[in-house]
Amino acid sequence: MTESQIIQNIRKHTPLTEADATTLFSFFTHRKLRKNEVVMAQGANPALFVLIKSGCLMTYHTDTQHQVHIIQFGTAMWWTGDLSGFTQSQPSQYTVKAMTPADVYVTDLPRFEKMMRTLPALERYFRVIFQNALVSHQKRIVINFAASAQEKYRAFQKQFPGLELIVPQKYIASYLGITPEFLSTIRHRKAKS
Amino acid sequence: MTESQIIQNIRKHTPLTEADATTLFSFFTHRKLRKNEVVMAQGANPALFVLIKSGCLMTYHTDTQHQVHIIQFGTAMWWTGDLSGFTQSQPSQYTVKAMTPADVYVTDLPRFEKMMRTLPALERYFRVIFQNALVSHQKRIVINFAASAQEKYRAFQKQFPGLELIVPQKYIASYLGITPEFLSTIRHRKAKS
DNA sequence: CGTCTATTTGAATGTACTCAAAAGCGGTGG
DNA sequence: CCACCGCTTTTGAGTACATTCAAATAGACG
Repeated sequence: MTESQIIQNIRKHTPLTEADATTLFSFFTHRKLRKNEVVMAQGANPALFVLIKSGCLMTYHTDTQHQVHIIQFGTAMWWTGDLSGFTQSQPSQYTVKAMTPADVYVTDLPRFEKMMRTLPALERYFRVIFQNALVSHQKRIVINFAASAQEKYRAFQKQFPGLELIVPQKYIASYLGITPEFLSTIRHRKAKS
Repeated sequence: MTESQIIQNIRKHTPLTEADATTLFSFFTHRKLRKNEVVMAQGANPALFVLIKSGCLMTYHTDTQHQVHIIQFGTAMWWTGDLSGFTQSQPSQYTVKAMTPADVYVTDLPRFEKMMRTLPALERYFRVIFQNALVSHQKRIVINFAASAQEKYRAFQKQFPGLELIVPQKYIASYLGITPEFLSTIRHRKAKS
């Protein structure tokens, strides 16, 4: 994804002049990531906000018992990070790591706020982005209640086609909230039916 | 909560003139609800967006097997409804019902969009509202993975103190994603320890 | 080729569910 | 004020889905 494609995406939701478009990237740091490289580690202060230009990243939390919980997978044009820590200028609760080689844009709260004051048209863009994210999170909550592990796995395959080939299964298991062992038996069952 | 208190709340996030403040309410319909009265039924077309002025409401989805899943409880100054249906002008997937006598403000997408064009300062307000909602939904997803039913129940009590006294336990069970029977046994265990 | 990590497989266990029935509670009418 | 009705909550027995632990196998990468 190129910078101009990113701008096109933003323009779907809010108007942006050519000047705005170039200004926008000045509020971000561009980083190239190797596979398994970490953009932001848990505990990093302050928490960052990340726009994925290309590649596949995952965001996860490690709890006090060293268990990993995958919050989300993200690909091009997704925003990720620890929104809670970011907005409150607190350390990140989550780690963001590249699953494949990736390009990202990174910012912190002072720069983000300056961007919002400079380009108020972005308020609308982020309003819509967060609104859509909220909808998908609500759906994820409902499906986690209603569905069996088997159904959750199928829903995952449908939502992220091809991601299985990139991401180790133990992480998919974590995203679905089940153990890797049980995901393995489910997949075996699936092959039979 | 009075209209002027609502405006004060919105002003915490974005500036609003006196004129704006009076205009704002013209985009909503005010409704008084009795206990158990439904603001918006599942299937209602189009889906509505609801601001709670006072009282306690719940939003839930009924699946094809007549199972009820509580999406959220809300009190004064909370926004609720079916955001997905609302933004896509589709029928509501959720029902919104008053648990106590309540006052609400209701709007539909055409009026909401007109409001956003008339009062663009609200883009920022909703950006922040959705951002905060997103954070709490993320936390709910993580806790549902990590925690046992017992821990989820404790977290619920902490997040909504006193709500247990208002809401029948079977709905709390549904919100937590467990059966009412199991919630009952958990509460019994809790009394012992 | 060897090492390290991921996946598979299986047995034993546990958490939470289903079904059923009894007890509690709140409202309503006699 | 009491008695009844419907709904909610409790209790218990049996069951199922998913977990834990352990060990074997397969894959990835230097």
